[in-house]
Amino acid sequence: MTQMPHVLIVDDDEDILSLLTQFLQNQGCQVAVARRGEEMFSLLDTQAVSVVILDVMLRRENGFDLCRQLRTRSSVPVIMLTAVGEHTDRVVGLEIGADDYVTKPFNARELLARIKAVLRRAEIPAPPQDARPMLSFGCWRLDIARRELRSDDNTLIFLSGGEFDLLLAFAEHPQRVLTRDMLLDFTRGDASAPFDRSIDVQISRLRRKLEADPKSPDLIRTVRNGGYILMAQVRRT
Amino acid sequence: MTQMPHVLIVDDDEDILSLLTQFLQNQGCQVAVARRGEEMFSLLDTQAVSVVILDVMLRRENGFDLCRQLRTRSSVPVIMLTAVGEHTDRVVGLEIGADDYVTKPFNARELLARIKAVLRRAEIPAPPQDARPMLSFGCWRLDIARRELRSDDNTLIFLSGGEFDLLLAFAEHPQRVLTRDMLLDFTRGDASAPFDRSIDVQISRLRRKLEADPKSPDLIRTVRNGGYILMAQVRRT
DNA sequence: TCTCCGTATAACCAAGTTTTAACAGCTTTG
DNA sequence: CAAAGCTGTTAAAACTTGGTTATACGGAGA
Repeated sequence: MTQMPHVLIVDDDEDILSLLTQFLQNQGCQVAVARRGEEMFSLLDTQAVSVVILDVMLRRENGFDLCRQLRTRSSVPVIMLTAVGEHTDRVVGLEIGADDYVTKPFNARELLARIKAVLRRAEIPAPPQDARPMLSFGCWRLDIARRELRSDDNTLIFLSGGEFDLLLAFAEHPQRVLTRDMLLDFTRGDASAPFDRSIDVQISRLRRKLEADPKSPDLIRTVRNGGYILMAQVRRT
Repeated sequence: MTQMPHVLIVDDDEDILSLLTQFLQNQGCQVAVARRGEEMFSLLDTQAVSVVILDVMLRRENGFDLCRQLRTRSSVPVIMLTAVGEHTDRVVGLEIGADDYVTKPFNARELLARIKAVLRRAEIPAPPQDARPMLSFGCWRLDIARRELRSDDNTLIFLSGGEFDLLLAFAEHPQRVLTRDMLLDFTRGDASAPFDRSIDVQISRLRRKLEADPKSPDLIRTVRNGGYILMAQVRRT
């Protein structure tokens, strides 16, 4: 969840409302509340809601009916709140088009997990993380298709085209000394022949971006009179 | 559910296997079983599976790990079977990418309802008659039917036709680099071939309207020598 | 320790790419 | 038909990139 999810809670029990609101806000959600179905619908029309939490037992309305109505006009994910023991109701809830349900009394953390799960489902699948060829080494992951470098915590490290090519050359020939000539070959298949030292500069620029301490490089070591070598093991994924 | 759903049960408890197989077949499902993760993966590779039912406690493997592995290569819906009382496990299950879980001992009818619910979600959300298909990303909502863009606080942002089309192309292919060519294809299915740079201009016009700071765009980033990419996650609503 | 020589890096610059203002041709609208 | 608005084209400006240069740095061997 990169952005703030917007949760709409529909309940007429003030205790639950304030408890949930507080909790979800602390968890970084934007929260709206509705005490009746009507209010729910008007909020849905005017706000971007990413998930609805709907109590089955409202004093004057029936959560199932609301859910069914909602389904005729929107496909926003719905999580139902049900009381314990209403076993058949559970089933009905899911058959009616709810996306999930949580039984009261519920554990707030569990509810959060459900919300996350439901939101994840609603996301448009970013290109399948699947069969994307990746090279991992140290705490880095090189996504070849996307030409992206990400660190362990998934932050994107910005690399220019040439920097990426150079790093890729290393990742494809790990733990081998690569001469400047070889590196030029790898990064510029064609015969254009820039002055050697340009590699040094690119190396320096790379190190600045991925070495913990660029002054004493750990990942890409210099081999005097030889070239450079990527120290880490590389895994294909 | 128009055709027979194809359920893959992964468990090493013969009782559960035969019970479930029988029940689900009676209910009109096609059923396959796997007794180990390996078998599961090979079945997934060779058969069209619409939902996987995965036991958390296999004798020699860990269902959570299997689920996680599965998620790295497929988005087939997964329902986990967990024993009662493993509360934290529940939460972990959902966070791991499972779509739902059922606690043992479970009621076969309930499981069927879960399967149905999960399958319904997985269907390409054929927009119900009156539903307004929306794509939300960042603090924006794109109303496809009305061709409107609204911000979180519900203000309408006026977009011209071309601007809307371009933004829609991004919203439908989030987090992917789209070349100018692709963007031309998406926005003008037909073969008219305006000069590339026209995309740049449209991008610039879009950014002026939706980037907080158009000078350092956050939402639609430039990929030098590549094209453009929508950074935000997109949800259908 | 000192020198030599290879390497590191900052700074600069040229080439190439992207951004954007301005404009012109079209289409739409009243 | 005029006015308004949309969109592609153009061109100038801004920005990026990556090679070159110059200088600093540092290790090996004398």
